[in-house]
Amino acid sequence: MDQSTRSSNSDVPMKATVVPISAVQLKSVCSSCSLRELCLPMGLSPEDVERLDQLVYARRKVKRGEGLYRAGDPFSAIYAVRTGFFKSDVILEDGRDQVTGFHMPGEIMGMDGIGTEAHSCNAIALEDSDVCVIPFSRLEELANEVRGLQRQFHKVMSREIVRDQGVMMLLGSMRAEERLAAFLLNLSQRFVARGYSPCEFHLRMTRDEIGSFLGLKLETVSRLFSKFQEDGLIGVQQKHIRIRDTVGLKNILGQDR
Amino acid sequence: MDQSTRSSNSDVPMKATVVPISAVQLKSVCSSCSLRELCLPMGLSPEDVERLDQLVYARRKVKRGEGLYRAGDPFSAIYAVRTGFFKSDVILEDGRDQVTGFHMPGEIMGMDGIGTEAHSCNAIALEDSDVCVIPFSRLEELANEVRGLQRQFHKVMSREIVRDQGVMMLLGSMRAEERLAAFLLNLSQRFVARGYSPCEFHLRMTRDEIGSFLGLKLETVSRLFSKFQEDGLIGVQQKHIRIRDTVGLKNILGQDR
DNA sequence: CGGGTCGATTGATCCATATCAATGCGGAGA
DNA sequence: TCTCCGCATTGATATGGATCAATCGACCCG
Repeated sequence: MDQSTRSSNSDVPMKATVVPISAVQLKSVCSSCSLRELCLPMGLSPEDVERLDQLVYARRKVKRGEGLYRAGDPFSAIYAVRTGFFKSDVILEDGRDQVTGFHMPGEIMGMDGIGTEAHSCNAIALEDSDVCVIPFSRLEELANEVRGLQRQFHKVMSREIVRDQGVMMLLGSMRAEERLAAFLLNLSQRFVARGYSPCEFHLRMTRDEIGSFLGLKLETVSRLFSKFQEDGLIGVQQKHIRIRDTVGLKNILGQDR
Repeated sequence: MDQSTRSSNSDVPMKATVVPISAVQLKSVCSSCSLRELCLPMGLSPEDVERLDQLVYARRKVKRGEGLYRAGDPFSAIYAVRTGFFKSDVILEDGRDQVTGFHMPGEIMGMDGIGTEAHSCNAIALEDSDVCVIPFSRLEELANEVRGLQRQFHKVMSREIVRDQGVMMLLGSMRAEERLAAFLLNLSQRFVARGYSPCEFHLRMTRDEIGSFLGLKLETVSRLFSKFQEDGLIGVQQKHIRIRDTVGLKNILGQDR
């Protein structure tokens, strides 16, 4: 719903029926993308960003509930979210699943597939979404020519590793309240970086998905939302969240109870 | 104690007193390293491995309990464990800490530092250890020339991301028993790959460190070791572990209780 | 506009793991 | 060889979050 404000004017409205695919794939250049300061081009010189343009030649639309890729799919590209919202999850044989992350515009997905040439998790769109397809072998080639790109790509992967460490910290040593507070603060931060309000946003995922990510049951997540609301820290109405007391939320972190 | 069996004959015994540092740093080449099939050179052609030799020019000894790097240290190199054993951990202001991984010979450490040019976690030796120092800017340079190296380095980073997903799964959706069983099986596998016995090994870390990694308290870890022993799955004597029933351990995984 | 469905909320109870506490054991150093 | 100290074990009890269950509410579709 609010994604429309981010898209470039050449974008086709979501509701449009059939559009020639070429029309969608034609104009997709990093140099004019509003997300370039958050995404792969971050920190590159304008000239280098233009060289990236030749790489990111395709876009792909993914409808809500559909997968961008699934565990086991052969790996060929990484993806930059342009509009929309994704989750990644890993599913065990016995059906249990673990959400390993949520992804918003400007973030890179799919790097899990490089090591084994097959994806190790599922990437599911939580709303109708749009990604830039970055063919990996071409990325590696271009990284050889464009020094800044090589460095930048390494940084992106490294930050993913650091992010994962943070999630381990969350899951391994925080109490339920702390996990949810940290989660909300993290979302808020990422929304701000994208020009949205830091204190008011729409959750794209269900309580169950939040719970899976945080290692909690959905009932616990729901109760904590209610508790935070009673304590005046946030306002909750279904998926709409308003952060009323950022400091209060931060204080939950690290206090023994 | 059992590490001696792996080292090349040019290695100085651990107990030797003072050895000229140059002697230690001189011979450190991937092409003759017994770990080359597990480490960064994995899958590279012999010629490419020789080019790696010029990169990995220094070794560094780290005594038990000392840090290879600490959170906040400026980033300049990644490291390949040659001998010994490390843990990585992240420490919060309030003192809580989370062990994010254990590292054995052939594994690469330090990639967390690339993104911000500073390390985000501590790497502590759990026994007297020895690492190859891989200056990162040189690695990036060489990766431009040696195509296989670039690819291989990306794979190493990607595998780290996938490993982290596995830990999230562990912490987020497994019960205590499952976590410990998965941990033991994982260690076993990694020891086998290094030519050690799959069913008998020495834990280098304390119960507290295992607990921190698995999101459990040390008492819980201890009780579970005892329980597994009673059930005939393993033999435990302090840090010495013998796996008696691999299938039984695997069966713990994924069963609802 | 009304019925159905999926997700969210809330309450009552249970249980896995934490916490608190005491004892034991093995290796290092005198 | 003795002693000390850090780590491990084991027991008793407490509790945070899970589980089970019921109701509610919003949105979608006909």
